[in-house]
Amino acid sequence: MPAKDLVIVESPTKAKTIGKILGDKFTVLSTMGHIIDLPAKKLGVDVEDGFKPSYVVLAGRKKVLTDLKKESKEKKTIYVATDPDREGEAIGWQIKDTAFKGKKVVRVEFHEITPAAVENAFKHPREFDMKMIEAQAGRRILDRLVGYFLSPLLWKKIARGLSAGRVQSVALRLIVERERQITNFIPKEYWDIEAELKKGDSIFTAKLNKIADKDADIKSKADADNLVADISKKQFKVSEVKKSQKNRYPSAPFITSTMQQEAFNKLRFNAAKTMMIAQQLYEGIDIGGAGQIGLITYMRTDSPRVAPEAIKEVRSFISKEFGKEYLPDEPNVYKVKKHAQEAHEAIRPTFISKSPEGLKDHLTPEQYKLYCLIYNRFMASQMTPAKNEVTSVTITADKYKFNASGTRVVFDGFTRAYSDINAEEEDIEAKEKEQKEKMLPILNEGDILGLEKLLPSQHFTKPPPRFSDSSLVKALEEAGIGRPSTYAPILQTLIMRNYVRRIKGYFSATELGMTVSDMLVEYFPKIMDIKFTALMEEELDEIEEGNLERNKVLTDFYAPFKESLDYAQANIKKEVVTTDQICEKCNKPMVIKWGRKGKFLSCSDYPVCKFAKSITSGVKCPQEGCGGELVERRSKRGFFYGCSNYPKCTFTSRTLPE
DNA sequence: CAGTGAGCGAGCTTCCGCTTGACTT
Repeated sequence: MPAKDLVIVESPTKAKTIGKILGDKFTVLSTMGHIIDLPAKKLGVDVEDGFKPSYVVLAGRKKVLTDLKKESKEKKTIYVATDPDREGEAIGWQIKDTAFKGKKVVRVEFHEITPAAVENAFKHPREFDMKMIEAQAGRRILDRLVGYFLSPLLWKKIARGLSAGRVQSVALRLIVERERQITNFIPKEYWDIEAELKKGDSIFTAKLNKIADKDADIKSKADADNLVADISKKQFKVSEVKKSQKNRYPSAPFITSTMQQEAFNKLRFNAAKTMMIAQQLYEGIDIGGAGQIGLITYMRTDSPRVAPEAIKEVRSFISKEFGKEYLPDEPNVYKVKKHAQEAHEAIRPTFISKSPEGLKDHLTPEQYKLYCLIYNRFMASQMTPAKNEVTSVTITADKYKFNASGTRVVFDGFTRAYSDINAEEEDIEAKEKEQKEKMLPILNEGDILGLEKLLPSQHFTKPPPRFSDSSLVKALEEAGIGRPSTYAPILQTLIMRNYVRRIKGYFSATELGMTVSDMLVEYFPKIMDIKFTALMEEELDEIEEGNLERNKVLTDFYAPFKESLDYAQANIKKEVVTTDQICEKCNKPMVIKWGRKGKFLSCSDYPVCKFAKSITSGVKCPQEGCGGELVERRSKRGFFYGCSNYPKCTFTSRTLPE
């Protein structure tokens, strides 16, 4: 048997698929991500010696490395087919450097896993891109410097076990700032006046918009009542009817961030859950005897691009299923976000012939729901726009101007496959209103209308809503912060550090989160600037272009950073939170301290007085005859409330009962 | 997804980004 060639990819599922495409002349193995990295327990960067990193084989990855070495022994050529992006280039290079010394190693690159793309890649191997690898190292070292210098500062000044980083700390800042906006928000009263108007037998509503050509701005019930009294004496007449055609275009097929947003908005799945279910769909489901079949393309992607084969397939499907008028003349093409790395294509079904309904029996209800979303969104993305006729009517009653508008669907287009209306709870009210406004009788300029009723209604301005998984991922992605593989873990970290709480899907900042964020913003405004990552990305691009040295970037960053760090070390007072509780042993005030398992009360005279006790919430234990109070506890899985009489009383709850 | 835990301050924690299992005492 002739010697086989070896192919290296990152994901084991990808290895299987590629193995099928390449046939049995190739052995395909996966690295499962990085194998080499900076050491976990120390900085691992020699700042004095040109920021020299000392990479080590990651704990638990030694076996993968020995397996790769062993497999490579009798192979003629090794094809490194790790992802074609910054991290993939680095992963591939590090493996070549540690496992395949002296072997013939080439780099191949494909951006979609189709036979054509893979075969073409193997016909045109290339060299490793050293500039890209330099950019990756720059990114890695900078993140290490930020994380491993800022975190210990927090341990020293606030509490043990805390963390800070380029990504998580800016995410925290967003949540904290929103929290403050909400607390400081002062609701303002305002009033609307709607008129129920009649033409023939049909009744519709119009809203007061202008008074003597100025925006209607009604601040109180008295004002509204006066206006109602005056308006009710006037005659209502249609003064203008405007009709316009509006096209509504479908959204791009999913990338990781948009999938997480829609899964939250429509299915109420959080980001981590969405990714877990997507992973199951990607790895494949056993469909009655046919073995494992991957149902979707890779779920961690930043590109909406679609393989030409898949475009062809979906176009013929649309034309057959819905008819020619639902198929655009040319395939729809969607814009790529700035700084996207485009290693993978969009998240789409691998076979458009596998409809969600046909697979329903083989999927869990949650898999089915997410698959529907992915399948229909992709289908819609290659369909024609929906056409609406929008009518907007102005109705004049003396100096008062009322508006009404109606929408008529002329052609449903892509909405046949996918509705892009959000199911966010906040929107339900708005949607109902929209529905009501949609139905207008035929109105012509000059029509005199009957006034049925004037309806004044009181409203208050509302603070911005708290961030959800959906809106936070959106905000981060728009700022270029984080990557498809990290959006969900970032949220997890903020919760585990007790910086934020997720309550019914919405994030609120804790006291600790605010303290940490405020301190970092004050002493490290540059790193806490939402634009910091985007600026870093610009510089990494320059490194990749060969216009900038990695060490120039690191030096320019580190010098002022070190200065801020020294200043912070010297000037921040250790945060001591005193309470109004008095020590039972020595009558000195108690302070809040952080141990391995969260907050506790300690005598301020520690270590002279060693008295300590738990912080109670002030809420009685609901267990009958217990009489204890609920106490915040921390376990490996997160925070919960337990009874202060533990272990006598074992009551637990995730939230504080009312 | 439900269930999570008792002494805390001593040496320890920590970053972002890539990828999945889950060994043993």
